[in-house]
Amino acid sequence: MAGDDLRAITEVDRVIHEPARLLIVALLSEVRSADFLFLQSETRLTKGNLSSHLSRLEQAGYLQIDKGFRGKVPQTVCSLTSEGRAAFRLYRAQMRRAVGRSAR
Amino acid sequence: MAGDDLRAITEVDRVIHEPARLLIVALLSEVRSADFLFLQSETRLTKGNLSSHLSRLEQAGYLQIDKGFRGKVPQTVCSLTSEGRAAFRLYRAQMRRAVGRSAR
DNA sequence: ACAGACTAGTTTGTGTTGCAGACCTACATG
DNA sequence: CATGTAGGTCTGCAACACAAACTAGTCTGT
Repeated sequence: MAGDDLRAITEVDRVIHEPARLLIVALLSEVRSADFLFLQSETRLTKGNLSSHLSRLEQAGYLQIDKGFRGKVPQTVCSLTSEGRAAFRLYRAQMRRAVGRSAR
Repeated sequence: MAGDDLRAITEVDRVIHEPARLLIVALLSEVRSADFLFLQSETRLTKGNLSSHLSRLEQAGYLQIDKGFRGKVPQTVCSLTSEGRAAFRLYRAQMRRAVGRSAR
Protein backbone atom coordinates (compact mmCIF):
# COMPACT_ATOMS: atom_id res chain seq x y z
CA MET A 1 0.00 0.00 0.00
CA ALA A 2 1.06 3.55 -0.64
CA GLY A 3 0.49 4.29 3.02
CA ASP A 4 3.29 1.99 4.04
CA ASP A 5 5.78 3.89 1.94
CA LEU A 6 4.54 7.12 3.31
CA ARG A 7 4.62 6.04 6.91
CA ALA A 8 8.39 5.84 6.64
CA ILE A 9 8.36 9.61 6.66
CA THR A 10 7.87 9.61 10.40
CA GLU A 11 11.22 7.91 10.76
CA VAL A 12 13.35 10.29 8.76
CA ASP A 13 16.63 11.23 10.26
CA ARG A 14 15.92 14.35 12.29
CA VAL A 15 19.54 15.36 12.28
CA ILE A 16 19.32 15.89 8.55
CA HIS A 17 15.68 16.89 8.43
CA GLU A 18 16.24 20.16 10.21
CA PRO A 19 16.25 22.75 7.40
CA ALA A 20 19.46 24.50 8.41
CA ARG A 21 21.33 21.20 8.55
CA LEU A 22 19.69 19.93 5.42
CA LEU A 23 21.06 22.97 3.67
CA ILE A 24 24.52 22.41 5.10
CA VAL A 25 24.49 18.76 4.12
CA ALA A 26 23.15 19.51 0.66
CA LEU A 27 25.90 22.06 0.13
CA LEU A 28 28.61 19.75 1.38
CA SER A 29 27.30 16.87 -0.69
CA GLU A 30 28.39 18.75 -3.78
CA VAL A 31 31.93 19.47 -2.73
CA ARG A 32 34.81 17.67 -1.08
CA SER A 33 35.06 20.17 1.72
CA ALA A 34 34.17 23.68 2.71
CA ASP A 35 35.34 26.04 5.39
CA PHE A 36 33.32 27.75 8.08
CA LEU A 37 33.19 31.11 6.38
CA PHE A 38 32.05 29.67 3.10
CA LEU A 39 29.26 27.83 4.84
CA GLN A 40 28.31 30.92 6.75
CA SER A 41 27.96 33.03 3.65
CA GLU A 42 26.09 30.34 1.75
CA THR A 43 23.67 29.54 4.53
CA ARG A 44 23.42 33.05 6.03
CA LEU A 45 23.26 31.43 9.43
CA THR A 46 24.72 33.23 12.40
CA LYS A 47 28.10 31.96 13.55
CA GLY A 48 26.57 30.55 16.70
CA ASN A 49 23.93 28.63 14.88
CA LEU A 50 26.24 27.38 12.22
CA SER A 51 28.72 26.27 14.85
CA SER A 52 26.15 24.29 16.78
CA HIS A 53 24.65 22.68 13.70
CA LEU A 54 28.09 21.63 12.60
CA SER A 55 28.75 20.15 16.04
CA ARG A 56 25.49 18.27 15.85
CA LEU A 57 26.40 16.83 12.48
CA GLU A 58 29.81 15.92 13.78
CA GLN A 59 28.31 14.22 16.82
CA ALA A 60 26.08 12.21 14.53
CA GLY A 61 29.18 11.05 12.71
CA TYR A 62 28.14 12.76 9.51
CA LEU A 63 30.75 15.44 9.42
CA GLN A 64 34.46 15.67 9.84
CA ILE A 65 35.67 18.96 11.23
CA ASP A 66 39.30 19.88 10.86
CA LYS A 67 40.59 22.88 12.72
CA GLY A 68 43.74 24.34 11.38
CA PHE A 69 45.23 27.65 10.38
CA ARG A 70 45.44 29.64 7.23
CA GLY A 71 48.54 31.57 8.09
CA LYS A 72 47.82 32.91 11.56
CA VAL A 73 44.10 32.76 11.18
CA PRO A 74 42.18 29.78 12.51
CA GLN A 75 40.26 27.89 9.90
CA THR A 76 37.62 25.24 10.27
CA VAL A 77 37.23 22.91 7.34
CA CYS A 78 34.28 20.56 7.09
CA SER A 79 33.55 17.58 4.96
CA LEU A 80 30.90 14.91 4.97
CA THR A 81 31.95 11.49 6.11
CA SER A 82 30.86 8.49 4.11
CA GLU A 83 28.19 7.86 6.76
CA GLY A 84 27.04 11.40 6.22
CA ARG A 85 26.76 10.85 2.50
CA ALA A 86 24.94 7.58 3.04
CA ALA A 87 22.53 9.18 5.49
CA PHE A 88 21.80 11.95 3.05
CA ARG A 89 21.20 9.44 0.27
CA LEU A 90 18.71 7.59 2.46
CA TYR A 91 17.03 10.79 3.52
CA ARG A 92 16.60 11.85 -0.07
CA ALA A 93 15.10 8.54 -1.00
CA GLN A 94 12.58 8.76 1.84
CA MET A 95 11.62 12.33 1.16
CA ARG A 96 11.21 11.78 -2.54
CA ARG A 97 8.48 9.37 -1.70
CA ALA A 98 6.63 12.11 0.11
CA VAL A 99 7.22 15.00 -2.22
CA GLY A 100 8.64 13.61 -5.38
CA ARG A 101 5.59 12.29 -7.11
CA SER A 102 6.57 14.07 -10.27
CA ALA A 103 10.10 12.73 -10.07
CA ARG A 104 8.80 9.43 -11.31
CA MET B 1 23.60 30.26 -8.30
CA ALA B 2 22.60 26.86 -7.04
CA GLY B 3 23.20 28.09 -3.51
CA ASP B 4 20.36 30.55 -3.80
CA ASP B 5 17.92 27.83 -4.70
CA LEU B 6 19.12 25.76 -1.84
CA ARG B 7 19.00 28.53 0.68
CA ALA B 8 15.23 28.57 0.29
CA ILE B 9 15.25 25.35 2.26
CA THR B 10 15.71 27.27 5.46
CA GLU B 11 12.36 28.92 4.84
CA VAL B 12 10.23 25.83 4.40
CA ASP B 13 6.91 25.80 6.15
CA ARG B 14 7.60 24.20 9.51
CA VAL B 15 3.98 23.33 9.99
CA ILE B 16 4.25 20.94 7.08
CA HIS B 17 7.89 20.03 7.53
CA GLU B 18 7.29 18.17 10.78
CA PRO B 19 7.30 14.49 9.74
CA ALA B 20 4.07 13.51 11.46
CA ARG B 21 2.21 16.37 9.84
CA LEU B 22 3.92 15.86 6.52
CA LEU B 23 2.57 12.35 6.56
CA ILE B 24 -0.92 13.56 7.39
CA VAL B 25 -0.83 16.17 4.66
CA ALA B 26 0.60 13.73 2.12
CA LEU B 27 -2.15 11.26 2.92
CA LEU B 28 -4.86 13.88 2.70
CA SER B 29 -3.47 15.27 -0.51
CA GLU B 30 -4.45 12.07 -2.23
CA VAL B 31 -8.05 11.96 -1.08
CA ARG B 32 -10.96 14.32 -0.75
CA SER B 33 -11.30 13.63 2.95
CA ALA B 34 -10.43 11.15 5.66
CA ASP B 35 -11.74 10.49 9.11
CA PHE B 36 -9.87 10.42 12.38
CA LEU B 37 -9.71 6.65 12.66
CA PHE B 38 -8.40 6.23 9.16
CA LEU B 39 -5.67 8.75 9.85
CA GLN B 40 -4.86 7.12 13.13
CA SER B 41 -4.38 3.72 11.58
CA GLU B 42 -2.40 5.06 8.64
CA THR B 43 -0.10 7.20 10.71
CA ARG B 44 0.05 5.02 13.84
CA LEU B 45 0.10 8.14 15.90
CA THR B 46 -1.49 8.13 19.33
CA LYS B 47 -4.90 9.77 19.50
CA GLY B 48 -3.49 12.60 21.56
CA ASN B 49 -0.74 13.33 19.11
CA LEU B 50 -2.90 12.98 16.06
CA SER B 51 -5.45 15.28 17.59
CA SER B 52 -2.94 17.98 18.33
CA HIS B 53 -1.30 17.78 14.93
CA LEU B 54 -4.70 18.09 13.29
CA SER B 55 -5.43 21.12 15.43
CA ARG B 56 -2.13 22.64 14.43
CA LEU B 57 -2.92 22.14 10.76
CA GLU B 58 -6.38 23.57 11.27
CA GLN B 59 -4.95 26.59 13.03
CA ALA B 60 -2.63 27.14 10.10
CA GLY B 61 -5.67 27.18 7.86
CA TYR B 62 -4.56 24.06 6.03
CA LEU B 63 -7.18 21.70 7.27
CA GLN B 64 -10.91 21.69 7.59
CA ILE B 65 -12.20 19.59 10.44
CA ASP B 66 -15.83 18.57 10.42
CA LYS B 67 -17.24 16.94 13.51
CA GLY B 68 -20.36 14.96 12.93
CA PHE B 69 -21.90 11.60 13.57
CA ARG B 70 -21.98 8.35 11.76
CA GLY B 71 -25.23 7.10 13.20
CA LYS B 72 -24.79 7.65 16.92
CA VAL B 73 -21.02 7.53 16.81
CA PRO B 74 -19.04 10.75 16.67
CA GLN B 75 -16.92 11.14 13.60
CA THR B 76 -14.23 13.65 12.75
CA VAL B 77 -13.68 14.17 9.07
CA CYS B 78 -10.67 16.07 7.79
CA SER B 79 -9.86 17.54 4.44
CA LEU B 80 -7.19 19.87 3.17
CA THR B 81 -8.27 23.37 2.36
CA SER B 82 -7.13 24.93 -0.86
CA GLU B 83 -4.52 26.84 1.16
CA GLY B 84 -3.39 23.53 2.54
CA ARG B 85 -3.01 22.08 -0.92
CA ALA B 86 -1.20 25.18 -2.09
CA ALA B 87 1.14 25.09 0.88
CA PHE B 88 1.91 21.45 0.24
CA ARG B 89 2.56 22.16 -3.43
CA LEU B 90 5.02 24.88 -2.46
CA TYR B 91 6.65 22.69 0.13
CA ARG B 92 7.12 19.93 -2.39
CA ALA B 93 8.67 22.30 -4.88
CA GLN B 94 11.13 23.57 -2.28
CA MET B 95 12.07 20.17 -1.01
CA ARG B 96 12.55 18.74 -4.44
CA ARG B 97 15.28 21.25 -4.93
CA ALA B 98 17.09 19.82 -1.94
CA VAL B 99 16.51 16.14 -2.51
CA GLY B 100 15.43 15.82 -6.09
CA ARG B 101 17.87 13.88 -8.19
CA SER B 102 17.53 16.15 -11.19
CA ALA B 103 18.01 19.33 -9.19
CA ARG B 104 20.73 20.43 -11.59
C1' DA C 1 53.56 49.06 23.75
C1' DC C 2 48.80 49.31 24.58
C1' DA C 3 43.83 50.26 23.56
C1' DG C 4 40.44 49.10 20.66
C1' DA C 5 38.58 46.81 16.70
C1' DC C 6 38.25 42.74 14.08
C1' DT C 7 38.02 37.60 13.05
C1' DA C 8 36.67 32.95 14.01
C1' DG C 9 34.20 30.35 16.56
C1' DT C 10 32.01 28.43 21.18
C1' DT C 11 28.98 28.65 25.14
C1' DT C 12 24.90 30.02 27.41
C1' DG C 13 20.16 31.19 28.03
C1' DT C 14 15.45 31.04 26.67
C1' DG C 15 11.33 29.87 24.50
C1' DT C 16 9.09 26.39 21.59
C1' DT C 17 7.67 21.97 20.48
C1' DG C 18 7.06 17.06 19.83
C1' DC C 19 5.71 13.20 22.20
C1' DA C 20 3.84 9.80 25.52
C1' DG C 21 0.66 8.81 28.72
C1' DA C 22 -2.92 9.90 31.96
C1' DC C 23 -7.29 11.60 32.25
C1' DC C 24 -12.09 13.24 30.54
C1' DT C 25 -16.71 13.26 28.12
C1' DA C 26 -20.42 11.19 25.91
C1' DC C 27 -22.74 7.53 24.12
C1' DA C 28 -23.62 2.36 23.39
C1' DT C 29 -23.70 -2.26 24.35
C1' DG C 30 -23.41 -6.68 26.88
C1' DC D 1 -23.12 -1.64 36.14
C1' DA D 2 -18.83 -2.32 33.65
C1' DT D 3 -16.63 -2.08 29.52
C1' DG D 4 -15.74 -0.28 24.91
C1' DT D 5 -15.46 3.31 21.38
C1' DA D 6 -14.55 7.93 19.48
C1' DG D 7 -12.31 11.93 20.12
C1' DG D 8 -10.29 14.55 22.46
C1' DT D 9 -7.53 17.70 26.62
C1' DC D 10 -3.89 18.19 29.89
C1' DT D 11 0.57 17.46 31.96
C1' DG D 12 5.37 16.58 32.24
C1' DC D 13 9.59 16.15 30.07
C1' DA D 14 13.39 16.06 27.02
C1' DA D 15 15.18 17.87 22.73
C1' DC D 16 16.28 21.68 20.16
C1' DA D 17 16.58 25.98 17.35
C1' DC D 18 17.93 30.37 17.69
C1' DA D 19 20.08 34.64 19.30
C1' DA D 20 23.07 36.97 22.24
C1' DA D 21 26.94 37.00 25.05
C1' DC D 22 31.36 35.51 25.47
C1' DT D 23 36.34 33.78 24.43
C1' DA D 24 40.73 33.55 22.12
C1' DG D 25 43.75 35.38 19.37
C1' DT D 26 45.25 38.86 15.57
C1' DC D 27 45.69 43.34 13.49
C1' DT D 28 45.83 48.45 13.44
C1' DG D 29 46.53 53.12 15.00
C1' DT D 30 49.00 56.10 17.76
